[in-house]
Amino acid sequence: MSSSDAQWKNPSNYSRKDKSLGLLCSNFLKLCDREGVDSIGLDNAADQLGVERRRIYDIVNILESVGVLSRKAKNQYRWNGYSAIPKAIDLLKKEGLKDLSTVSSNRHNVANVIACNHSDLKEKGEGETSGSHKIDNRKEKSLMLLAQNFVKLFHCSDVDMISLDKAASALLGDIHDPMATRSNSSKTRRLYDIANVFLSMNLIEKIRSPDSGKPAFRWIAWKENPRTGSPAATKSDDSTRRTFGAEITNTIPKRCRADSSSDQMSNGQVKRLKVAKDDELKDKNKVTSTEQLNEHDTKEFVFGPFGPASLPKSGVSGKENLKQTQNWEELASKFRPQYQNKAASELFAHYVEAWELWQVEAANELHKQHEH
DNA sequence: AGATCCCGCCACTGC
DNA sequence: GCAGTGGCGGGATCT
Repeated sequence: MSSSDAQWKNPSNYSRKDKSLGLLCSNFLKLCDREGVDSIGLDNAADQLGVERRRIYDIVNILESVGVLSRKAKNQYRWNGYSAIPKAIDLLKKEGLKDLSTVSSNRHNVANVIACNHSDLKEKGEGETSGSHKIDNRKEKSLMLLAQNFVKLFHCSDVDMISLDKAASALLGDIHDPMATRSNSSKTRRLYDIANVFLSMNLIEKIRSPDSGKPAFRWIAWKENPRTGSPAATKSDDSTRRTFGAEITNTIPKRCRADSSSDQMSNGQVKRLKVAKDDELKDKNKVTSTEQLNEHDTKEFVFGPFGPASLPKSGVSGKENLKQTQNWEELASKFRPQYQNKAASELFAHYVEAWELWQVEAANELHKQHEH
């Protein structure tokens, strides 16, 4: 152990939260989402984030599943930005629905159909070589595919919320596999990884199931309303601004990390607040099409979750909107976190500023509508 | 106690 | 053979 590890010796100072995949993902995204960044080197990223390369593989695989990154070459990934997410989700949805339509789902539930139909693997015949079977088997179990199927679960079925162990059993590729039970717990572990990355991007939220009281997850971004076919949420979100707690961390020294729970908690509060806001939007603001979202470039996403991209264009009563705004303000003041960390305070100030700016714009828009 | 998930071993892939 | 990749599950930590 090197002398620099001495500070990590005390077990009471270790907090696994500081090393979570979600936090690492936020930091990774922060690294990527910068002016002029087009290509990401894994070595470089691992160095800058101070983590082992293995962790970066986890993250890029999951990010790739929603289109944010795409593999360019060995060790090299292209940064596509958050604007690529709606398109990727749309594609996954189409793929999932296609799978559903090609397979009789009498005996299978939706998830099993999704899990059993991987468009890129489907063609494999009975007479294949054992080698190709091995590769397919490996691909089938890949984190990326699991992440994509997890997304499909929300977008191709009526599933509103699902616990990870349920999702794991639902997404088991071969429902006749006698080893299914064993691999289920492993898949649940992987789903936790995926969920943490999606959480850090605010694609999903964690809730308590009203029935069982057990933890479950719900998709909250760009989810189309199955009845109207219109997107229910416009989470033009920038997860990089969610990393309160300051510096790019997830440093290699293990276990005995100094606790930073106060910042972590504040972070959670902000997230909850944001979700509350977006939930309101979700119900009332159903006008922005996926195509419109696709047109947003990364710059608009930088504006953060309270940006004008969510501004109602029509069909929402102005009064209604104003009332919403006031509710959000109430929530904001109620949950305003007390940061002890300077960087975090500044970051939160940025949010507040963006939010206030948006309010002014919203008010102006409202004014214009009234004049008409 | 059950939920969560970090960590790193080691098998596999491609050159 | 070697570097890159990533499945996997033990066991530590959190709730």
